[in-house]
Amino acid sequence: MKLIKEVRDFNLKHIFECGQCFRWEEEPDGSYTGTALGRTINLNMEKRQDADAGTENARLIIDGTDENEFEDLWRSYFDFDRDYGEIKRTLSMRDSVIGSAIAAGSGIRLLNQDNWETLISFIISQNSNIPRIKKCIEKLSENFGEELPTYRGKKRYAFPSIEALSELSPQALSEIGLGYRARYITETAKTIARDGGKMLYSLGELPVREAYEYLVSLCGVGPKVANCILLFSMQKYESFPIDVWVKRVMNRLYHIDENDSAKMESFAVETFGEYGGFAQQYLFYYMREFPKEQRKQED
DNA sequence: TCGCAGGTGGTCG
DNA sequence: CGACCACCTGCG
Repeated sequence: MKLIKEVRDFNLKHIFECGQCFRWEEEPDGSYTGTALGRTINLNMEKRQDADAGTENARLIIDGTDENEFEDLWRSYFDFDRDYGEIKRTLSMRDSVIGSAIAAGSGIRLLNQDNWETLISFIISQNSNIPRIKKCIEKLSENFGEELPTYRGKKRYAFPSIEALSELSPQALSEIGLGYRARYITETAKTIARDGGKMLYSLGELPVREAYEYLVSLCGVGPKVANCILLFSMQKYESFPIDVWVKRVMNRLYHIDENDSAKMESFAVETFGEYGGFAQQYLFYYMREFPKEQRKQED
């Protein structure tokens, strides 16, 4: 079953390759297929968008769902109802330098992902690289996740449940290639499983500072991973995850010392405020996507 | 070959 | 409390 939705500020490549998610893959036709929330769907744009069509209205084709499911799950997951034009205008007014980053990733949207999957995925992401992170998460799902209906000729697997991972030994996880993160995952899974995930799934209702303090108390979760979880699954949009790419781009655009994370954090709070997380996504994508020589000089 | 890749925990001073 | 540093593993 296919749905068609009018969208604006919505670009598949920008959304799925700005570093927030790991289970969406580009198909040969430029569409993206992914498994999230226990379902597999495919997204495609009705007409191929040219480079800066992100701000124009366009038609999105969603395959593998229906209206009810769209309302229940995907409307929120893809952040359909937020006005990204307003966000981009506000950020551009607050800062004169971010404009080129916004132009580069004009169709980015912040997905509302599952708390548990986001927690474990970003523990896995630490000190690793995107291809390896994706492989690890797929193997984890194939081995310990529920089997889902075949889609486009491929078996699909849900992300493993809290219970499933909490019962595993670190050795079982090491075999997947998680390395030293295996222990972090089993430890954290046990902690989260103690109340069946109630605490984790109610964190979003707490003030961001309290949710943050809880997250960094988990094994394998530090400031960067905690901010990713808050931003990508708990709608705490003031969160500003600082990773190596953000350090590079902040150094390049704002001339802040690359190892002065504290200064980057305060700069983000003062400059981007409640939209810090959106700014982070535009900046991250800009730095990732464009080789140095193609990037506009900003001095 | 060896350093690096979307950091964190542990250990010093 | 801030500055190191080891750490699994795959890849160029």
